[in-house]
Amino acid sequence: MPVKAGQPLDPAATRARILAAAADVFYRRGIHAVGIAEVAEAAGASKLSIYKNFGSKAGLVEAVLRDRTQRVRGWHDERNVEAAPAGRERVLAVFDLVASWYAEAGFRGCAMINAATEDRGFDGPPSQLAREHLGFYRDLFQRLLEEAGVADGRTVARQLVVVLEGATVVSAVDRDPGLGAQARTIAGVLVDAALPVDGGDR
Amino acid sequence: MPVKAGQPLDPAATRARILAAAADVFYRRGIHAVGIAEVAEAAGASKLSIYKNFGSKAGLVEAVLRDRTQRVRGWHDERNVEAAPAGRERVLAVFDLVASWYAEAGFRGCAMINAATEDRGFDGPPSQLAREHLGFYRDLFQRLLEEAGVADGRTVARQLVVVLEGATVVSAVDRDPGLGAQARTIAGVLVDAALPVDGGDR
DNA sequence: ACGAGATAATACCAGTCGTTACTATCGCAG
DNA sequence: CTGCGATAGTAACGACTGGTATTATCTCGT
Repeated sequence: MPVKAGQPLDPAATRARILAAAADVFYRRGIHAVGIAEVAEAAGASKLSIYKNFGSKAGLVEAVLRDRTQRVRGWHDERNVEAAPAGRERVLAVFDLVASWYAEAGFRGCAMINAATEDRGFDGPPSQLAREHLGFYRDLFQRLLEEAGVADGRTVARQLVVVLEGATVVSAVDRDPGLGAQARTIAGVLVDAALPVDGGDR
Repeated sequence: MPVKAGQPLDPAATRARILAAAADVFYRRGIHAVGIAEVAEAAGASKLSIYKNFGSKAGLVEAVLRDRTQRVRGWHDERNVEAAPAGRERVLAVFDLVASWYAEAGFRGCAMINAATEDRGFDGPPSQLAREHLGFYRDLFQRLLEEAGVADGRTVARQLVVVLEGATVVSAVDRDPGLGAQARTIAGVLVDAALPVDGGDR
């Protein structure tokens, strides 16, 4: 059957369906482990549609990662602002957000980091997108930290990126959602250590 | 040519040669991306020898990871003791050690974590070995922390594992050896926060 | 000196990979 | 209603995969 009977003919929807299915199956089972045929089946599409829309498997992977990093950025940008008033708590709210992510069924770590790990080529799109993804977190933390009154926001932001990525990878390997709360605790200690002294320790 | 002329006939050496070559090529280019033929060529061995010694590619991978985690453990166990007198500095000496690791040419992150990431099956040997690897670090940190006088060594040890793995993955993605020193700074803050108050803050 | 075991090289197998080609059918704009 | 573009399904391609078989040659214990 050439096209699905009764289905509206909508190229944009087909592309979106492929993108969503590929993101899911790549994330769950790994990029190398999944063939184009499996993506096509999961998307309810044909291989022709995949190659018409994305050119190659590498193109599909890049599109998936680009879409994913944008979604994550938007998620943080909109959810964080409403989480808490600017200041220390809004910095830590980032870790509340990722804690809820760790607790999701099917959590498998950061898709960009995973892809970069599979793709050992250091100049390929997956690695570059992973670097940019870390850069987003660094900039986000720096902005929130400076709003919170931390003097050297850039340095502490880099520290929080390390904590965030560490918690993500350990949570993925250990299958322990408690890493989210743990990362929040660590971040609190680091932020307090960088805050001008007024509240005392502990 | 059946066997290399002039070469001594030493099955154990052949096995070790395969193991070393496989470790190198798997670490550099990824497990999925490397075929048995490439391992054989890198080892100067035949596929027959690989299958005779390790049974299958999965068996070879498991042997490589098992050897690697043991080497890392031994490296830490012997190098850390001589690094500093027991106490806070010996805890932080772990991060000096990994900092020198990050600076090595060809550093590509933690082989166990990488393998677990490639092998999305959560009950396979790579994932289990990665979990055990994290467990080694947790136990090592806990022991050093308790020697340093930290009351709840287990909790802080978990925090340091997060910092260590975060620095490792960020260093691998960003290709920035400076993450080692950064991780040491973070660890210092966390240890000081958990130490009984006597030295004051900062 | 001889036999047994280890080994490298080669060929081979069935399966899968990414990718392209082809065909038949559908929705939709004119 | 006609024709074009989008699509699903199928088949095929060459390259490569993990794994096995065969063979010839080497080392080494006896």
